[in-house]
Amino acid sequence: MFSKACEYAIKATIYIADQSNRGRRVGLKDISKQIASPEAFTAKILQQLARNQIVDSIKGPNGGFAIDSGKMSKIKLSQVVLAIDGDSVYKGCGLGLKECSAKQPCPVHEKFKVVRDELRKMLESTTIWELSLGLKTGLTFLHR
Amino acid sequence: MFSKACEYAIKATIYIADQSNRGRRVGLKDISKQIASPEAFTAKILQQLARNQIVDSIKGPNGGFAIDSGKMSKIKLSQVVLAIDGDSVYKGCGLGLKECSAKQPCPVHEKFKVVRDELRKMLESTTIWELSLGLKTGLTFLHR
DNA sequence: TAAATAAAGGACAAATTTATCCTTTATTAT
DNA sequence: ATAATAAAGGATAAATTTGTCCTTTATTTA
Repeated sequence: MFSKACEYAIKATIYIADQSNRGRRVGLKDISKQIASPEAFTAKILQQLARNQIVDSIKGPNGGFAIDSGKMSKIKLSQVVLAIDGDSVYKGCGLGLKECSAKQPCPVHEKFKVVRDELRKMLESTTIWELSLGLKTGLTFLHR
Repeated sequence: MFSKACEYAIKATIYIADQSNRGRRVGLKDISKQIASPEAFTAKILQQLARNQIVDSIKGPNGGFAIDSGKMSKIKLSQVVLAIDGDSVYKGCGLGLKECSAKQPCPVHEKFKVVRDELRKMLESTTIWELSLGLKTGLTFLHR
């Protein structure tokens, strides 16, 4: 469904959000350990997230990554996916056709539309903030 | 969502089904032309589909690929996806966790479950036969 | 039986994704 | 100012996916 890079991006964003909620800024090492991802690769992904203003990055001693508390309830899961994988997974044709529409549909168009719209609705309505709540309460997990 | 190989596999299967319905056996060249896919790569994919008994392959003059008319209404789209990409896209965790369950859920578990179950239901209930109908009536298309 | 046809399969190549390493830049604290 | 810290970024490598080429095998027809 999503690329590995995108999976890491989602996990990292949620983890940073949770830590920001607890008033903690988190470093790359901590993040990649918590989400069980390769450090240098995760760094690249965090750079993309920072460029897309999904996370804030702070250089130097006591630096790290953070997400503004007010902002995290506005950031949608779709924005993270868009930044890393693009929007084709939740907007494109299921068979990869460039020109696929109700007028000129692929064979799975109607059936797939239902699923894709459900996915899109979920991604565009779910916030990073709500996904971080489970980590706070210990009800959700980022690895295994 | 699906790999390119899987997209080609789905298109090829539907095309072969349609042609089988018209009483025609189709060759690799014809298939890859119709679904706009690289010929040799498509050959590999067709081999996988044949090994998984999704299509029949016949060697020699007047050979090609076919799907038994009785069988194509029993073959589900999920079987094609399973043969090429495996079942993780419609059964696995959205964040790629190996151990993700209601008991130990990832942060997107509940939200993603709705989408994944919808996808699974669609793939497991949709037959190759019904997907081939649109080609016959000219209402659906395999390229562009 | 021989020639022609078409898929199967092996070996290889290109492209993309995933991953690593090392240097540079920005920031903080001493 | 200097040293220490941590992210940014460039170069490169490994792994996987996608794609190509050529030989082998099975089958049909002449």
